[in-house]
Amino acid sequence: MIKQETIISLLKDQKVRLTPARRALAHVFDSTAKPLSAPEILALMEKRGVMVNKTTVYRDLDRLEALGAIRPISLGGRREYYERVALAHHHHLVCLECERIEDIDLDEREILRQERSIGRAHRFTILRHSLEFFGLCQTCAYSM
Amino acid sequence: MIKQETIISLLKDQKVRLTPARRALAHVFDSTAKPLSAPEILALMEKRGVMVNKTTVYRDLDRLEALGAIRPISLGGRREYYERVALAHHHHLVCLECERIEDIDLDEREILRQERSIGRAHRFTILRHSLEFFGLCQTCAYSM
DNA sequence: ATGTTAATGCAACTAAGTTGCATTTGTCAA
DNA sequence: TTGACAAATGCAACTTAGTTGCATTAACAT
Repeated sequence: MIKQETIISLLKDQKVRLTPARRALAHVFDSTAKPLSAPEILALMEKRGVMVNKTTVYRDLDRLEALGAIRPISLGGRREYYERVALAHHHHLVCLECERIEDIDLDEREILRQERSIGRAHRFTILRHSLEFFGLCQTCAYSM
Repeated sequence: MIKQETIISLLKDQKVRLTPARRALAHVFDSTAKPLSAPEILALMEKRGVMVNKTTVYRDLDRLEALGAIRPISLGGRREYYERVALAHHHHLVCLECERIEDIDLDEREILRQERSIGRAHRFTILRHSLEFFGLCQTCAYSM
């Protein structure tokens, strides 16, 4: 999987039909580094006056995921979040109060070492992991 | 929070009204170490002939969580899972194919060290983290 | 310019969880 | 042991997140 500069350019290269809905979706991901959920994306599009049906958003998210342009991440709660694959794999810090999400970069060597040994011990082919931290951001911590 | 032998005994100690629904819920957690979701608990209770309304299950899960008897864990998907707090904090290995969940025990020192430094750097009060591994169990890996 | 096939919109559906409110029931004090 | 009363429950209706089937529309290779 070649890392493209933008999702739009990846769609072109992969000969995926470039519809208005997909342009809008690609633009949303190309213009933010934040993890986004389908309801958030729908709201964003509506705010910008782009009317796209939610079914289309869900289907195009699946498509972008299949193309390797975005990846799903679980941040607790019932929504699935997605972020651009082009961003290096990293982890998240989630405020339990206001849902603010911050990206964090950490040294994964230790985790990857453990991942390998767990895979061996449990006879699992481990494909990915998720490491997320939950707590209170400064603002919310003060206002409690 | 004192770790009780069973959730039932914790409810007694905390002077929480011991209703049939709570006994049943406590029993479910006291008799398994597996993470359980509300729909799974409902199904289990029904199979055992204990009729409890789903509203009650959700409310009692919140209660048990507030009492520190169980903790929520996110395993991807749209269901929230819970497991007994009395079990030492640990992590999970989830098969993406058959949803089999295995507990794993790993050396957390490195993660906790990073947790502290992230908290400082981002000015977050980190309360907990979740580290889950996803992949294919031996059975599913072979049958693909 | 057009035919083919993929993409879209819509409505209806499912699953998981929540809320308001009337009724029932544990528990404590008398 | 028995009430009183707050707490817990059940029920129905609702919300949120996501899915499915199907008829219509539109991208794009030719």
